[in-house]
Amino acid sequence: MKRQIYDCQAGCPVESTLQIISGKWKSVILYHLLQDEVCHFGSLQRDLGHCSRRMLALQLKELEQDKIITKTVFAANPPKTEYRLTAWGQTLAPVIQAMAQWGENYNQRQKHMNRVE
Amino acid sequence: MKRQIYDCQAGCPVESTLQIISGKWKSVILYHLLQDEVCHFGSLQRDLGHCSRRMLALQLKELEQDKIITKTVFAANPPKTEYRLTAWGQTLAPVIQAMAQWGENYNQRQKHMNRVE
DNA sequence: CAGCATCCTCTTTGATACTG
DNA sequence: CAGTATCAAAGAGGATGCTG
Repeated sequence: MKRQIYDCQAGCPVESTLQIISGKWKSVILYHLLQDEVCHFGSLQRDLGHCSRRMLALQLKELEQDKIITKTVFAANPPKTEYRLTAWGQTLAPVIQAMAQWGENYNQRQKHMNRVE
Repeated sequence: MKRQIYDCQAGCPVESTLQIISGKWKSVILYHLLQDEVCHFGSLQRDLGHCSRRMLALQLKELEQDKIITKTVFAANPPKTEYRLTAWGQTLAPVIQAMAQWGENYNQRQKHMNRVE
């Protein structure tokens, strides 16, 4: 796997953060994990809509490798998997929440602009 | 150009934000613009280090199209270009600052872990 | 259900050369 | 200096089939 995208040696803190959360779906996954605490593979896939099974699995694996989330497998039939944030992963809450808040503003603004045009 | 990456119709606020700032270098560019207020093409390129001229130009253009930054050209010789945040772009400050803060924590943590190992 | 492996396609990105 | 144009290489991501 690749994974080293940014030159974090340079010390730019934003690049360091991006190194962890810049995957296409990672922030969205974290957003749902902050809201629900526990998520299953299937529920995440429903929530994300446009994210394929393959992509979702990849993003989850990277988050797990980076110790942002944990995965617990229940080997039943059908099997079930639980994902949740680690304590360390929870420190990302301010970042994700800031993103969510800005996005809400943005959505409002867009709605308003459509009315005006 | 492509540009529509996420299904923002679904209403997920995090996806809306990503739609604007998820370009590989956008957050980093915004970070420097928040610190310096005015940046030139060359200074940004120095700050970003690993970002090619081509990439930098692309990212700046997209940010400009999304009305996050403005570009002012001084047709001197040598020419000079100034980039700065729009008022709307400045509303991204909390997001970028949260990212910067988390990244600083992360860098500290990494330094500490290296000592321990 | 929750994934991994494979194949295949479309993008993204870096290198390079050129311009006002 | 601040870009743009072009080309080739690398990577991202979808579709599908297989597994426990």
